[in-house]
Amino acid sequence: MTSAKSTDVQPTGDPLEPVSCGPLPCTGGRLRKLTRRMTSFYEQHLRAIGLKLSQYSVLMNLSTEPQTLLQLADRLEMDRTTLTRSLKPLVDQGWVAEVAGDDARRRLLVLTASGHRFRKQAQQVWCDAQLALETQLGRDFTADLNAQLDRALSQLKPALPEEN
Amino acid sequence: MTSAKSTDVQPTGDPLEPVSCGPLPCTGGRLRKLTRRMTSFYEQHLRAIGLKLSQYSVLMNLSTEPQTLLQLADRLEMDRTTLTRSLKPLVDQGWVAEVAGDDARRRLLVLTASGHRFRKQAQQVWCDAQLALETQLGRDFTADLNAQLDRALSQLKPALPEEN
DNA sequence: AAATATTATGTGCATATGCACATAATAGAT
DNA sequence: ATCTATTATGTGCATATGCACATAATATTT
Repeated sequence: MTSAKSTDVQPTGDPLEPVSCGPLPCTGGRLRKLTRRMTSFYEQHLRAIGLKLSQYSVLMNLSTEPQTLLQLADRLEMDRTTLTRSLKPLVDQGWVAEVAGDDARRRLLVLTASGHRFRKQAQQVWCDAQLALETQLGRDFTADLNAQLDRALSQLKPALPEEN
Repeated sequence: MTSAKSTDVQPTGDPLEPVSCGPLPCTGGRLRKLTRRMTSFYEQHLRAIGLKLSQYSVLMNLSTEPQTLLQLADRLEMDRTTLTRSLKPLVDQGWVAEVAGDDARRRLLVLTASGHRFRKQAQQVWCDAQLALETQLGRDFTADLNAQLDRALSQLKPALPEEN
């Protein structure tokens, strides 16, 4: 062993290099577990109208204005290709349509008339689910949780794709 | 307008039937978004050893003792059938093996020797990721977030499957 | 105008998620 | 011993997630 002066009494761990890592809880694991339960909770309600939670968020985010795939993906912060496939059942149901944009590359996604009607209905159901959730978790706790999630989102920015 | 006395100034909403539901934030949506980012964060680290976060949690939860599929699914609180398929790449890699139990129905899942070695390596990498996360979010905030997630988990119990 | 870069999108692959349905083995009831 | 219920698991389907690769159209450079 090297000599240890009184200012050097922690030979096994530099406090800035915080110990070896036994008891650290996995934040990601917790989050994934809670997300499974939470999604299940919402979808118990949404099942009545045959909608997934992710589809609901697509309908809501399309309800204000037509957007291209990339714009919508950015807004939802979903992978572009995930969104492509999530849209398919909505297009098949006739709730979302693709119209040509001024640029032949991009197609604008728009809510159809029946899409707007369905979105209203879905919003009612979602609202019931959200209220049920807040009843179960408690108003104040839900608000706190939302705030924590927002704060985490603002501090954990998405990784930039590597430049190739 | 109808007359309003000083004790009756909220004609549009019964406070116990909390208004119509315009501005409620979607807790589930936030959670899903954060989970995507968080998973991505961990997997940027885990990619070095070609492991998904969910696979890591399987390895960790198998490291103490052999279990049947159902036991492991309960512990991880994952859908049984999701776990079946998550295990396949781990079995293919030779990290997990299935051995016959005393009952011909159940097979015990066990970590192989190389599985144990790999799990140790994976734990190092995971630990780096967790520390990086805590650095980015702040120690105290991460601890708070973990606590909030735990509390939400304890209050939002999984739905019981319907009796048929 | 031609070559090159960027933009917008699609498809294939691997895994994640959970529901519905199917099967095999054991346990319990008659 | 046989019928029935329960337990443990698998498979098919639909969607979610994101990476790698491919293509078409527009923009930029030379």
